[in-house]
Amino acid sequence: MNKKQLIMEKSIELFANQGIKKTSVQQITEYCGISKGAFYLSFKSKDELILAIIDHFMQQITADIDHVVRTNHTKDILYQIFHKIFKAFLQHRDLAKFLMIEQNHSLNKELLTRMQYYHKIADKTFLEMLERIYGESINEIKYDLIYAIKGLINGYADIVIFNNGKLDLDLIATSLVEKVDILAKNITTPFITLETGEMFQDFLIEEISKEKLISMIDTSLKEIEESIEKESLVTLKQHLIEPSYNRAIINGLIENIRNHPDCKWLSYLLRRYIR
Amino acid sequence: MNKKQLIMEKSIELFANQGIKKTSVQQITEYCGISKGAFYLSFKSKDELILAIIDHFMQQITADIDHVVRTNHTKDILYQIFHKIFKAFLQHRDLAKFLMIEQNHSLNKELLTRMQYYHKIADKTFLEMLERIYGESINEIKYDLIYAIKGLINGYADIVIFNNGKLDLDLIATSLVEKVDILAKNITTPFITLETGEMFQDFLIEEISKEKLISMIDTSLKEIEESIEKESLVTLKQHLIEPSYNRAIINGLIENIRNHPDCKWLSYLLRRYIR
DNA sequence: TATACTAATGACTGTTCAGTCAGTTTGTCA
DNA sequence: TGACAAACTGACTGAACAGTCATTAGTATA
Repeated sequence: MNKKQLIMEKSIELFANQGIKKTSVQQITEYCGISKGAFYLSFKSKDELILAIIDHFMQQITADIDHVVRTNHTKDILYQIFHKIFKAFLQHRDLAKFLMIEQNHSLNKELLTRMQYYHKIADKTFLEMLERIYGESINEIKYDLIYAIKGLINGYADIVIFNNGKLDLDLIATSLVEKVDILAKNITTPFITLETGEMFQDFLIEEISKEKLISMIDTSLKEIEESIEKESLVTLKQHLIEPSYNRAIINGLIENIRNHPDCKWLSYLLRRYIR
Repeated sequence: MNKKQLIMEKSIELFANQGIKKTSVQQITEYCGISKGAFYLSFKSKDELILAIIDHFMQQITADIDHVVRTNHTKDILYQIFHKIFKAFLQHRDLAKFLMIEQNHSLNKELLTRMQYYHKIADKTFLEMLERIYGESINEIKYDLIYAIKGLINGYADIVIFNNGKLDLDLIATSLVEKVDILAKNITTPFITLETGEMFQDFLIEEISKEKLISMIDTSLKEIEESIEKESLVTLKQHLIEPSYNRAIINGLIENIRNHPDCKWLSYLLRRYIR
C-alpha cells in the first residue's frame, strides 16, 4: 500500500483513541511497522499529517455532497444528502470521532482558514439545494435554515459516531428531512435574516487556476494505476491546455475519475472550473 | 483577588486564544504576575486547572437552567432557558470559545465522565421542561426533541461566540423557541424513539452524600465574606446535621446563597438533596 | 559483477515544559 | 522585637518528543 495512506489510516486510529497530543510520531511509526525516518519521507511534519487527514475527509464529503446536489432534481436531494453524510460518518467513524473530538482550530491559523473554506463551500451547496427544493418561498429564512440544518447534523452526528450499535441510516435521513421540511414551511421569525446572512457569508470562493489543476493531474497520474482513469486524466489535461472536446465528453471523462478515491477532489475542482 | 480565581480567569483568556497545548504554565504565571511555584499552591497540576475551569462553567449554567425550569411555570420557560444560555455564552465568550475549540474528551477519561455527567443532568432538565410545556402530546418524540434542541443550540452558539458584533439575545431566543415549538407540534417520524431513548440515557444521576455537602459548605464558608450568605450557610449546615426547619425556611436560605458565584453549585446540590 | 541510485533506518540532538524544592519574603501574634 | 508560620519565588530536574542525518539495505542499470 501507498506509505502515505498507510500512515494516515493508522494515525487516524491512534488520534481517535488517544488524541493528537498523546500520540507521538514514534508511536505512529511503530504502529505502522516503519521507521521514524520513513515518516518524514512522507510528511514534512506532524502538523502536515494532521492537515492532510482533515483535507482528505473534507474533500471526500464536499465532493460527494456536490455530486448529489448536481445530479438530483427532485425533493429527494435532502434525503440523499443526509444519507450520504451519515453514511460517511459511519464508514469513517474513527476519522469523524477525531474531527469531533479535536476541533483543532487552536492548532494553527492554517487549519482555521482551511475549515472556514470547506464550511463556505458547504454553505453554498446547501443554499443551492434549498433554493432548488423550495424556490422563492423560503427566501426570507434561507440563511437561518442553513444554520438549523448544520446544527441538526451536528447533534445527530454525536449519536451516530459515539454509539456503537448498528443504526438505521434510512430512518435518520427520513427523520431529518421531515424536520427540515417542517421548519422550512413554518418558520416566521428567523434569527439570521437576509441582510445579516449575506454579511456573514461572503461567497467568494477563490477560483482555482489552470496551472494548479494541471499540476494536480500530474500528481494523480503518478499515484494511480487504473488505465481508464489514467487515460481520462491525460485527455482532460490535453483539453485544459487546448480545449478540444464538447461538454458531454468532458462530463463523461470527469465522471470516469469521480469514484477513484484519489481523484474525487480533483474531479470536483475540474467540474467547477469547466462550468 | 482570590489567587485561584485570578489564575482561572487569566488562563481562560490564554487557552481561548492559543489553545491548551500551546499555553505553558510558565506563560500563565507570567500573565498573572505570580511565580510558577505559586501556581502549584493553587492547583496540583495543569490538568486540575483545566478540570476546574470546565467544572466552574458547567456548574454555573446547569444551576441557572435548573433554576429557570424550577421557578417558571408558563410556556415562557423555553424562552428563558435559551436567553439564559446564550447570555452566558456571550458574557463568558472566552470560556465558551475555549470549550468549543477544545472538546477535550481526549485529554483524559476523567473529563469525559465529567462531561457526560453534566450532559445527563441537562438532558433530564430539558426532558422535565418539555413535559411541563407540552404534556403527554410529545411523549413519542421527546427524546428526539432533546437532540434537536441541543443541535440547534450548538449551531447558533457558533454564531454567538465567533461573531464579535452585538447580538439580539431576545431575537435569538424567540427564534429558537419558534423552531422548537414548530418541531414539537409537527414531528411524526422521530429518529430516537421511546425505547432507544431510554436505552441511550439511563437517568441514574448518583445522589450526593450528606457528608460531602457538609464539607462543601465548610469550604465555601472559608472563602466568602458576605454575612448573610455566611449565616445562611451555617444555618443550612446545622439543619443538615439535625433537621429543624420547615421547607419554606430552607428554601429561603438556599435562595440567599443562590446568586453568590461561589455557592451556585452548592445551592443546586442542596436543593436536589432536600427534595 | 560493479556501479549508481533510492528507500529506509534508528541513534542522536536540541528544545520544551510540567513539576519540585531550598531558600526568601511577608504577616501575625506574644 | 523576635519567633514562627504561611505565602511565595524561580532556578533546576528529568522526561517527553519532534525532527535530523550518517549509515545501511535494496534495486535497477551498464
